[in-house]
Amino acid sequence: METIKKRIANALKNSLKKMGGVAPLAIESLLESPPDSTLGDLAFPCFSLAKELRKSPAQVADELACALPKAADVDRVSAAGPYVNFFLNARALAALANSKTPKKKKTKGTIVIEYVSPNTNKPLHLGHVRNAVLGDSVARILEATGNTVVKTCLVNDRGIHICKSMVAYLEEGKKLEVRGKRLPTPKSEDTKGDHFVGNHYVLFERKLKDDPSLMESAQECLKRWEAGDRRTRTLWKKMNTWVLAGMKETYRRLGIDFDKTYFESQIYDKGKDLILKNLNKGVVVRDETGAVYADLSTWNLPNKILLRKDGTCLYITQDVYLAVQKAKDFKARSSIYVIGSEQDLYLKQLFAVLDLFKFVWAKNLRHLSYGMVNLPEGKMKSREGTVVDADDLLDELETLARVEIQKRDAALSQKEASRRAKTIALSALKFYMVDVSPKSEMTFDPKQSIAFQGHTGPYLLYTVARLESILRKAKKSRAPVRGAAYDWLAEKQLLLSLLQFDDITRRAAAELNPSVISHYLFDLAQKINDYYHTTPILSAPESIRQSRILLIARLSGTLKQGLDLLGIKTLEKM
RNA sequence: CUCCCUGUAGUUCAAUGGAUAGAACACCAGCCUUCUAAGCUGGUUAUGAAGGUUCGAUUCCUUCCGGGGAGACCA
Repeated sequence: METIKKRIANALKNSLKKMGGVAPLAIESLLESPPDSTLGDLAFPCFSLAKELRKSPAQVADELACALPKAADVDRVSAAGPYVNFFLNARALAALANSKTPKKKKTKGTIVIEYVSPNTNKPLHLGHVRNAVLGDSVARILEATGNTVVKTCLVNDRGIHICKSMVAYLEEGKKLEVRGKRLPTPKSEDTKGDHFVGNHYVLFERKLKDDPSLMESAQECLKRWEAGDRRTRTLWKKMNTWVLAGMKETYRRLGIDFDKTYFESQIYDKGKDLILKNLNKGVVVRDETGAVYADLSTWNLPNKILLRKDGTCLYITQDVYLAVQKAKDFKARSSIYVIGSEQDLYLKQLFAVLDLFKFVWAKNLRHLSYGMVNLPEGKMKSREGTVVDADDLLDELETLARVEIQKRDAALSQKEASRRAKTIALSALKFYMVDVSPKSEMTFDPKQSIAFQGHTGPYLLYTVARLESILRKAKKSRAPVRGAAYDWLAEKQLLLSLLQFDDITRRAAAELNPSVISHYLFDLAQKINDYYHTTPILSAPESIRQSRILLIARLSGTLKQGLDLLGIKTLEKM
C-alpha cells in the first residue's frame, strides 16, 4: 500500500510542477480514503492548491486528473469536485497483499508500561478490568511495532486501606476467641483470598458508622506496621498473601500477566534520599512548616509537596524513586503509566518533578489516561455495594456463553463447551472494554456488554470460525491451482482493507489507543461477512477458486493477528 | 473560586478541519435444498445553545447551559 501511495504522490508532484505549482510537503499523507468506494479507492484533495494556482479546487482537480500519466497499478483517475480520485488495479493490490511482509525487528528500544496497580484490601473490580485490558493491549501493540516492552505492576500493599481489613479481622477474632473458636481463613470459609480480605474491608466500613473509634484502631495499626511490630507484620503478610493469590487467579482468567511486580511496602520510603539530595542542591525547597515541596510554576502547575513536615514520605516520593529504578532496571527510553483520568494532574506533577530533577528520559514519560467505568444507574460505589466484581462478571459471562453454545450444539463435550465459553466470554468483555477510546468515560451496561451479537467480540470470533471452516474444507478437496483474477468490487475492498492493517497498527501505537484496531477489525469483519454471503468460495469456478481461498486465508490471518493485539484469542470452531 | 475532561439517533459508541455525520443494540419486514443464521438484506431516528475563524466546523476559538473529575502534606 505504501508503495502505491508513494508512487501516486510522486506522480502528483511531477504533474503539479508542470502545472506551475509547488507540491505540498507531505503530499503522501494528504492521500485519503473516499467516503464511498464508488468514488474511488484513494483521494487527493485539492483545496490547499487552489490559492496558489489561483484556480478553484474543482478546476485544479480536473486539470490534475488529465495531466497524470497512466500507471499499471491505477485503473482510472477521475476528478470529482475538488478531489482527484484514484481507482486502483485489483490485480496489483492482490499481488501486494500476497507478498510477504518482513517480520518486524525489535529495534526501537525498551518501553516500560505500568498497569492495574491494585490495592491489596479488596478484589479486582470492573475499573481494574478496563485498566488491565487496556494496558495489556497497548503492550501487545507496542511490541508488534518494534518495541521491547516490559510489563510492570505496582502493588499498593501497605497503608491505611489494608489496616482497615486487618482491624476488622482482629475484631472478628476477639469475638470468636470468647466462644473458643479459631480464626477463619479463606480455606476454612471456602472463599477466594482477595474476596475474603475484601469482605473484612467492607465489614470495617460498615461498623465504622456505629463505632468511630475503629478509625483510631486502624491508624494505630498503621503505626505499629511502620514501627515494624512483629505481630502486625505477620498478620499483614498473611492477609496480603491471600489477596495476591486471589488476584493471580483473576489475572490468569483474564489472560493478563506482568514481567515485573513492584511492592509499595518495599519502596515506599526509598525516594527520600533523592528528594533530600535535590533539597541540598536547591532544586526543591523547604517551606516554613518544614515540608519539602517542588515549585512547578515553570510547568504551569501547582506546587507539589514531596516530603511531609515530619519528614515522612508521600506516594509521590516512592513514585519518583520507582521511575528512576525502572529507568535503571530496563534502560527504558520511555515509560507509560496506565492510570485513571482522575489522576491527570498528579501525573503531570510527577513528570514535572522528574524533569525538574533533570532526568533525560523524563520528557518521554506518558500517561495513558482513561475514563471511569460507570453503571447505567451511575457511579460504582463500594459503600453501596454497586461495584461490579471482576470474578463475578467473568462467571456470569461464561455461564451465558455456555447457554448460547448449548443452544447451537447440545452434543458438544463438557470440556470443549467450557473451553469455548471461556474464550467467547473473554472476547465479549475485552472487545467491549477496548472498543471505547480510552479517554472517554464508559457506561457498562451488563446487558450490552454480555451481548454476543452485533458490534461484539463474539461477532469477530464467529467470522474467524466461518473462514476457518472454509479453509478446512478446502484442504480436503484440493483443486488444481491456476492463476486467477480478483475482478470484483467486493474483493478489491477486502484487499484494500487488508493493506491498511500495518498503518492501523502504527496509528494505534502512536496514540496508545487499541480502539483504532477494534474499529478496523469490526469494519473488516462486516466486509468479510458481506463477501461470504454474496460470493461462493468452494463452489467457485476452478480458475478463481484457489485465489479466493488464498484471500480467505489472508483475511482469517489478519483478523487473528488484530484480535491478538487486543488480547483476544480465537476459536477454530464455534 | 480556578483548572482539566465531556455533551452526537430511544440506548451504547464512531467520525487526522473535508465529499451524503457512521455502526451496534432495540423496533418492524424479509433471507437457511447453497461454504457455520453468534450471520445477511431493507426500513425509522441525532451533532446541548448562540456567536466567531475558514472555501469548508461534530472537530478549532469565545460565551452560556448541562454532566464528570481534580486542585500542597490521601492517592
